[in-house]
Amino acid sequence: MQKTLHPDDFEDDSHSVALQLIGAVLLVDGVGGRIVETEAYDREDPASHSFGGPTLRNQAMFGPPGRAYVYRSYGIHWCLNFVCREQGHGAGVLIRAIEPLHGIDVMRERRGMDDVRLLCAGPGRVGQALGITHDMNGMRLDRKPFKVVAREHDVAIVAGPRIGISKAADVPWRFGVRDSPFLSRRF
DNA sequence: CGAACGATTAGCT
DNA sequence: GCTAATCGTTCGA
Repeated sequence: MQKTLHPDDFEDDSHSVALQLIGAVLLVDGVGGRIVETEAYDREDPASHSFGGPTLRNQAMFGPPGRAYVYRSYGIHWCLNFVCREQGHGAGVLIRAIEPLHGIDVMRERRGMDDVRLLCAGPGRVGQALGITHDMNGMRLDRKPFKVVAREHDVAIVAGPRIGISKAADVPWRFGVRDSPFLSRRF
């Protein structure tokens, strides 16, 4: 029995949501797979875009939960977050890696490579493989083009420090499926 | 208005 | 392991 996640399912804090999302299936226009790596960000978190309050870029993080927050990374990549916690809080979960399951040929085309392990192993790669664009910023995750299906089976989850940040680099707010070959890095 | 800086990746050593 | 690529956001003058 599949359960499609609803905005109500994103009202918890970002750490709980990040944990819940491991093993969930994410599809964008039918293309995607199983989420194997996430990171939590929060308003009181110096490494978060929402630290310091709302700005033009991060406004989606301060909107209602269960929406997408899409931002441009290093002027090159589009990265996808799920907004969570109560409206106005500025919390979100970064989708860092996916195990490709559906539309693999489409992802290969978009990424310009064949190796399935590298199609979605990293936030920028996920954005490119799933065709994430800035106009998806703020869109509901329970409506087209998105589909998020809750985890159906237990998985072994590991936690560790987040990647690529300089502030609050010590807290273990990165989560992943233990020993998955599709992680952006091993834990 | 100018300048520094990324929640990254690919490619080369 | 190291670094260039590349540009929007943010912050200080």
